[in-house]
Amino acid sequence: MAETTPDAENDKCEDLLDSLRRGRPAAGQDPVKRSQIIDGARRVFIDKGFEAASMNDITREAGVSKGTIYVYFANKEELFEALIEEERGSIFKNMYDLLDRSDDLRQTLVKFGKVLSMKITSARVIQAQRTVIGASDRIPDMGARFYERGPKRGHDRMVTFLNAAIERGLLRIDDVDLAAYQFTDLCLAGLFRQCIFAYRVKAPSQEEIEHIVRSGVDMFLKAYGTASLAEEERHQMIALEAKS
Amino acid sequence: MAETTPDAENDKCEDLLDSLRRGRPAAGQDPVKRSQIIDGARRVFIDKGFEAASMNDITREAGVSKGTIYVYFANKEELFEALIEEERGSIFKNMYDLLDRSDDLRQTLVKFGKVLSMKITSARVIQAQRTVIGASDRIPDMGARFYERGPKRGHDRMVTFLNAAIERGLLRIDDVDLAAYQFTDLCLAGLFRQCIFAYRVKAPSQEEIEHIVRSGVDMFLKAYGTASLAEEERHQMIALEAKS
Amino acid sequence: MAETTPDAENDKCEDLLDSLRRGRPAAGQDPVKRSQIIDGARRVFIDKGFEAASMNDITREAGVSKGTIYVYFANKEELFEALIEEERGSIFKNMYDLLDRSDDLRQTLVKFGKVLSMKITSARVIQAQRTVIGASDRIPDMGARFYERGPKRGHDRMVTFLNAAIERGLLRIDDVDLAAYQFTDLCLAGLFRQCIFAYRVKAPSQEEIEHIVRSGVDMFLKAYGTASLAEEERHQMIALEAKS
Amino acid sequence: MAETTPDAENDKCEDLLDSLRRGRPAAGQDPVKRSQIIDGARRVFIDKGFEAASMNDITREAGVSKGTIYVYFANKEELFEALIEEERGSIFKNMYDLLDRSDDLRQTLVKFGKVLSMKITSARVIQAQRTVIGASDRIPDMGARFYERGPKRGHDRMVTFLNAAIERGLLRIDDVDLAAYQFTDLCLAGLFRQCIFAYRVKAPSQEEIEHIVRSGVDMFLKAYGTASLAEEERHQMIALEAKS
DNA sequence: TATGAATGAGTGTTCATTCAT
DNA sequence: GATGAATGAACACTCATTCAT
Repeated sequence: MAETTPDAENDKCEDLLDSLRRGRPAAGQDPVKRSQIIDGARRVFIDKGFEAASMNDITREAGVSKGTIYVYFANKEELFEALIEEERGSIFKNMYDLLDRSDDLRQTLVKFGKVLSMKITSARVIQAQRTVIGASDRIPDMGARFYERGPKRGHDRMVTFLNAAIERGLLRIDDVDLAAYQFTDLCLAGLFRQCIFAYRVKAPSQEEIEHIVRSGVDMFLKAYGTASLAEEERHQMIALEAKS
Repeated sequence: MAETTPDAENDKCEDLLDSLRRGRPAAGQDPVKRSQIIDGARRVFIDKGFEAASMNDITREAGVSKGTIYVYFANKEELFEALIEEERGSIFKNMYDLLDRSDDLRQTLVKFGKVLSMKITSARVIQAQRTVIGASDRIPDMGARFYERGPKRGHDRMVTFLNAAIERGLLRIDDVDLAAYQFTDLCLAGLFRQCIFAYRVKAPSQEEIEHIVRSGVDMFLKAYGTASLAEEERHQMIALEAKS
Repeated sequence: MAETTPDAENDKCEDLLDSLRRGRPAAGQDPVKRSQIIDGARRVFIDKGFEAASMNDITREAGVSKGTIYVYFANKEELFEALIEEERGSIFKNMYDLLDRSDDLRQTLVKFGKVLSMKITSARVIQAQRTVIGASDRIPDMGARFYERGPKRGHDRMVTFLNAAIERGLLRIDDVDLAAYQFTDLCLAGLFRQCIFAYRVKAPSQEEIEHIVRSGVDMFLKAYGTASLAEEERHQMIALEAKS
Repeated sequence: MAETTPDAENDKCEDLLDSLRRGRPAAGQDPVKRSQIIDGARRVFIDKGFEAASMNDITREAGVSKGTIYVYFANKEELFEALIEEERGSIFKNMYDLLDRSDDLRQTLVKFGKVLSMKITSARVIQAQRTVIGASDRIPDMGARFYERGPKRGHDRMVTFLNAAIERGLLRIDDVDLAAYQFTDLCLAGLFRQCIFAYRVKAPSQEEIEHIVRSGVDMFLKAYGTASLAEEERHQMIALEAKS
């Protein structure tokens, strides 16, 4: 199988699996058309929210006929969920790679925290989250599925990362799971609820995020950092001063 | 009778006189009927979300006629906001009084954090927040208004509390505003998003909340507590040990 | 019976007759309240038309309760018709007295034509006529009744007047009935349809009406005037010239 | 193919191609369905008036679904206006051609006056006018638009015709505009208001119209005819007598 | 008798979904 | 397989009328 883009491959596979899983007729197999539909749907759903988006809008935006959409997706909800699935993939993909490099701990946490905070509070992602949350009541498990495949995965990566740091003797943490949540929520301190409730109408600035994340990392390391982390950081500081 | 604004007083008096005169409350003034409507609306809105809830559903659930609802509330939105207002009132009323007592700092933070966390993650409040978030796309400002009258006020109370503790020399904080957000989000670490996305289907247990809050308070005080706080806590500990 | 104002007397009589005719219960007998209702109804119906006027509007405008209106009038339509009845009376009352004076013929026709044309094209009367016409389909005979008691009566007076002029040898007319219609319609030439279709949004000016009426009277007398009329007019002219 | 506006041409072409390609007319383009809707609408609007007619009634009467009506017409008003437009087209089309032949003046006026009077007082046209008048209050300009495209155009044609007759030396008229109105209203003398108020429940007979029109034309020509018209008519009379 | 709160059928319009072409 | 015209249930909201007080 020739590797093109991982995304496209993924899609094709999922499509096939899907059609097997659901026993759908041979129709609705063209991944190009599927993408076309999802792209149109994205523009409309993000722009208007789930309820206000009309299938006609999507039809127009996607440039395919009403009937065709219903060949690929059983109904509006299924289309929406498919879109969310894709969306998440395209946004958070690769974000966690930052955690794989075994750089300086504080640096890594700050870098990662900034990216995380920026992505989660970006207008687009907030919109999508709002829509998912709003639709959660109507479509059981949609929210749960979203959380599982999104925030949950990120959390797991963070747990792994923290465990590695513990191994390296840099951190000492009783409840690593909790610590991972604390880290994430410190990076978003105040922001998430402000954004999700539309109290903030635009995404926080780079500077604001940097300020919050640095403060959060300070707090986090003051709480969980070991003596050897402090030692290491002291050395780095000295080295840095020597350079300048 | 404490004079507030003359208008409000006047209105109240006229209403009362009216209802006495006629033995029937004025249109849109009967608190029993109002409650009846809001109760029906609560069940429907919470169950289906703002958009999917129909006024007919509410009519049926509340056991009043369509027309009557429109006597009490100008439209669907106003009914929804009234419901939310009531909800918030009935849930968060008095919660912040915990911050007024100048008790032992750590104790206070833990107590308050536990109540806060418990309330915000209670099934009912989560449901209401989901509905507000979902409605935010279509009704700009509804979410913002919700945030302002709810989370924002709580945040302000927390800022005041922290400033008092700083005054007392127990805390040293650069950015009090940020610290308040950090405190709240540490108390909810991991919980809020899990609940709001329905990944958790039931509210966290007392024990879990206690664990999270204690951990958060530890972290918070490790970061912002002064030497005199430590001193004070050491004395308490000794006193406590002596007792036992 | 003490003569107060002819209008009030009329009303009282009609009310009594009404209640006898319809066998209504003793309720709804107070002519003051009846007038109050009709006055409110007038403002609302004239302002909004039959369908758009709401009984609530009328309630508010009349300053009586909903129930009271329904004591005096069986329903919206009956109220409307009662209003129209009154309206016509108050507007056209006395207008035809102009025809009773045996003045100079041309003068009389011009004077009468001007008043007629002005009244019929006045905003108020046009509104009322529009409403009657619009309601005619829904309320059988309303239009006919309106025509009979309004335009028809005026027409009859005009026929009488023309016959008198014929008697005096001033006119020679084959079909007096037709001539009366011709006179009226010449006085309104072009105006009635323009007004009733709201092509003209405001009533024609005094000057315009004068121009139209004079032209119509000229035509009318050229067609139906006798030699002796011409003679008479010649004398008048001479007399007039002599004076100046 | 005569190029009018490129856009209009384009649209027309695309529509045609579309319907050929698919063997089905484009949305809102099927003239059969359009007629079906308008026919249903005609029955309902004429029967109940604009306000009282409900889209549900029309749906039922037309035998199409609610949605389909809204594909063909944006809203109730637009449907109503389309109906009126059609109505006018089908009734008054070609009527004014009578004025294009330069026949004997009196004959032409009589012929035209008869047709005009007959059409305007026909049950169908009266009904339509009643509906428009009734709707005028709520929908400003609807009546005006009706007047402009109907009576106003007819009036303009009459003005042109009279000017031609003046040119030919047959008439002498100071105010041609007024004269045109006078002619029309003489042809309808008494009829229009009787019909529009439903005092007359059926259209006037041929004979009655003939009588009224002849009388009106007599009057009109007595007022505006020149000596040369009289001369011409005398010659015709002699010629006619000679023949018999 | 007079009141006005309550009623609920009715309004014009939208839109997810179907199915003949 | 793809299309998009047609569908009709559903929507938020109004208002003539009733009837308990």
